[in-house]
Amino acid sequence: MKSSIEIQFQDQLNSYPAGATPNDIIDTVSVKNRSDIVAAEINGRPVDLTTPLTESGTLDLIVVDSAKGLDILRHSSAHIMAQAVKELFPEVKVTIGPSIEDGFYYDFDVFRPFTPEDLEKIESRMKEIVKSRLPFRRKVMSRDEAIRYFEETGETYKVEIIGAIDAEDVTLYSQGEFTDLCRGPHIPNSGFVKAFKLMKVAGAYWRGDERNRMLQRIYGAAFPSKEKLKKHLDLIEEAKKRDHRKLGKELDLFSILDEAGPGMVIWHPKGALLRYLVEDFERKEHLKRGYELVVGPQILKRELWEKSGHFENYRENMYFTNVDEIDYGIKPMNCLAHMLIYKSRIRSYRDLPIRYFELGVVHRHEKSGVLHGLLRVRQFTQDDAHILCTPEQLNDEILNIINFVRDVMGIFGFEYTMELSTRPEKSIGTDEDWDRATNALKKALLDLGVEHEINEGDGAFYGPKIDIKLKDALSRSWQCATIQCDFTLPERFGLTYVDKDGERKRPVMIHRVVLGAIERFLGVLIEHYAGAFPLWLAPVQAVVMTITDRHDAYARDLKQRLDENNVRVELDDRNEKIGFKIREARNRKIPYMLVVGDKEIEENRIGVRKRGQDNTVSMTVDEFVSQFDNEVKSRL
RNA sequence: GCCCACGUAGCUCAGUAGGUAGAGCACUUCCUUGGUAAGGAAGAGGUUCACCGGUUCGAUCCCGGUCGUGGGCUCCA
Repeated sequence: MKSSIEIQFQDQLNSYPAGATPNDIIDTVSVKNRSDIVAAEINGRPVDLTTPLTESGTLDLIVVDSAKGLDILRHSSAHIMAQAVKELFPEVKVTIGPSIEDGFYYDFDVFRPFTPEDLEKIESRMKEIVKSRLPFRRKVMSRDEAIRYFEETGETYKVEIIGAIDAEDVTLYSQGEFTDLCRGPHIPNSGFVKAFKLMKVAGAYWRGDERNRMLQRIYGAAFPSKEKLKKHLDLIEEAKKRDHRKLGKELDLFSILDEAGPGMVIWHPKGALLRYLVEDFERKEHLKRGYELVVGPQILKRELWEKSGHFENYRENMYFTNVDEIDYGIKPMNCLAHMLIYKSRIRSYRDLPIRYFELGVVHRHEKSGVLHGLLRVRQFTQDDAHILCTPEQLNDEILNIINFVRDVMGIFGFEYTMELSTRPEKSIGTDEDWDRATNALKKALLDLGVEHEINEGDGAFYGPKIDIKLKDALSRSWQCATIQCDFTLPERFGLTYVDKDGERKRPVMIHRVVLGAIERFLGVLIEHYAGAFPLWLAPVQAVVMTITDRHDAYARDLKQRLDENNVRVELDDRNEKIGFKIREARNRKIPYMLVVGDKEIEENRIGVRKRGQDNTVSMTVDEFVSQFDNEVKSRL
C-alpha cells in the first residue's frame, strides 16, 4: 500500500497519509455547515466519514439535504429502529431495512406481531438512541467470519443474505450493542436523525415471495428537520382529502356496498354522468383515429377460453357459469369476440390494419385483499381495442398508440411513467415470437425517445407489454394504459389475411387500452382534480340560485334557457339564504354559480361567480353561454 | 390469499368496571324572504351498536369465528 494518497477536495489537491479519513481531510479546510455532512464520496463511491481512504482521487461531501444524503439518513434510521426493536424484543430476528421515498422500513421475523403500543415503545426507544448520539462503527469481516458471527447471534436471515453475496469481505455496522450486515455508508452518529415518525406496521413476505414466511414490517418517515417532517405529514393529510373514496361519497358519485358485493361499483347519477362524458370522449377519439366500434357478449363458451389459453393461464381470475348444461366463462378480457369478428370473413392485406374498439365490461376475480375503491375492482369497463395488422405495420401501429396515449394524458393533464414488461414464467408462445414482439415494443419506445423502465417477467401470458402508470393522491402508482403485442392468439385462432402474393398469412394482434379501466381511471381522475372537475367533465356545471322566492320564476326561465344551450344546470330555489347556497355549491365544487336577485331581474342579467373566485361578474345570458361554450370546447 | 387495525343513525364521529345508545350535519314540518362559506325552532331517524356463536343474571363493550373496509405484502386494468 502506498504511504500517501493524493486527494482532490474543494479545488485543492493535497497529499495525505494513506488511511486518512474524510473527517481528517475535512478538518484541514474550513467547511461550512459541518453538521449537515453525513458521508463522503471518493471517486464517486460513497464512504463513511470515518472510513480510512487508501486510494487517491476526488473527495466529495454528501450533505443530508441531497438525495444521497437523505438516502443515508433514512437507511441509518432503519438501523436505529432495528436496534430499538432488538433491545425491546431480543427474540426477534432482523432481516432487511432499506430507505424508501420519504423514509424507511425494516422487516422483522417475530413470534408475535407488533401492536400499535409496541410501535410507541419502539419510537420512544429510538428517541433515546438518537439522543445518546451513538456512533456508527464500520467493521470489515471475511464472509466466513461474518457468517459465524450471525450464526452465533441467531440472525439466520443475515446468514442467508451473506450466502448470496459474492465477495471476499463484507461490512458490518454497529451502533451501541447492535450490529447489522450492511454495505453502508451511514451517518456519523445517531444524533444526526433529527425528525422521524413510525407510520405503520404491515405484513411482508420474506424476499417478497408469498411462499415464504410473513415478516412484520415497520414503516417510518424520516427527514432532516422537524419542519420537513411536519410538512410531509401535512401533505399526507391534504392528500387524504383528495381520496376518491371520500370524494366519491361527498360528491355522490358512486358507492361500493357490502350488500351488493365487494369490488362491484354502483354508479350514482353524478358518477354515471361523469362516466358517460369520459366514455363519449373516448368513442369520438377512437372514431377519429380509424377505430371501429364493436360489442362482444359478456359470457362465451368455455371451449373458447380453452382455445385462447385463458382457461389454462387465467382461470383463477375468471368467473364461470353454466347455462343449459353448457359451461361458459364470464369474460375477463375482450379479445375473443374481436377475433371472431375478424374471422367472420376472409381478410385482405388491403383491409389491414383493422382496429376494433369496445368499451368492454370485464369481470376478474381479484383476491380479496387487493380490492381498493375504484382503483382495484372486480367488474370494470376497459376502453379496449384489438388491432390486427401485418408484421410490417406493427411498428407504426405501436407508435400511433403511444401518441394516442400521450394526447389523451395531455388533455387530462396527467404525468405518467412508462414501463416495458417482458415474458413471465407462465406464458404461451414461442421464444421467437416473444423476441419479435418485445423488440417491436422496444423499438417504438426508442423511436419516440420515451423514457421507460424494464420490468423483467411482468408481461401478460400471451405477450410483452408497455404499461403506462398514473399516480393517485398518495403517489401510489396504478397501471392504466397498456399496449400488448401478441403473435400467439392469432395463431391459436387461425387468423389470416390474403397478402399481395395471394398467400394466406398470419396477422399480428395488438391488445391495448388507453385509459385502462374506466373505474380505475376515474378514481385517479377524481384525485387528480381533487373533485373539482374541469367544466367539460363536471357532472353539474352550474347552479342557478335565487336570493328569495320572488326570483323563482326568473330563475326557472334561466334554467330552461341554459338547459336548451346544453348547460348541465341545477336550480337551487330552496328556502335558504344565498350564503348557504354558495357555501354548498362551493363544497360540491360546482364550476359556475349563477345568482339571481332583484338587481339581475331588473337588468335582465345574471350574477356569475366562477369556482375558485370570490367575485361575481354580471353578464347577459348570451355572454355567459358564449364564455361557457368556449371553456367547454377548450376543455379547461 | 397473507399480516395488522377498524366496523355505533344517510354522513362524520362520541360513548359505557359489561346494566337494553348520543352529538353535529343531512332529512321532515313550521317560522324567517334574507345579496355571496352554515338564520331559528320543533320533529323523525339505530329491526340497538356488521353478522354468527360463546362467557355472564345481563354484552355495543370480554372471547372465538365469518363478512366487509383501511394500511401494507403478493398479484394486477
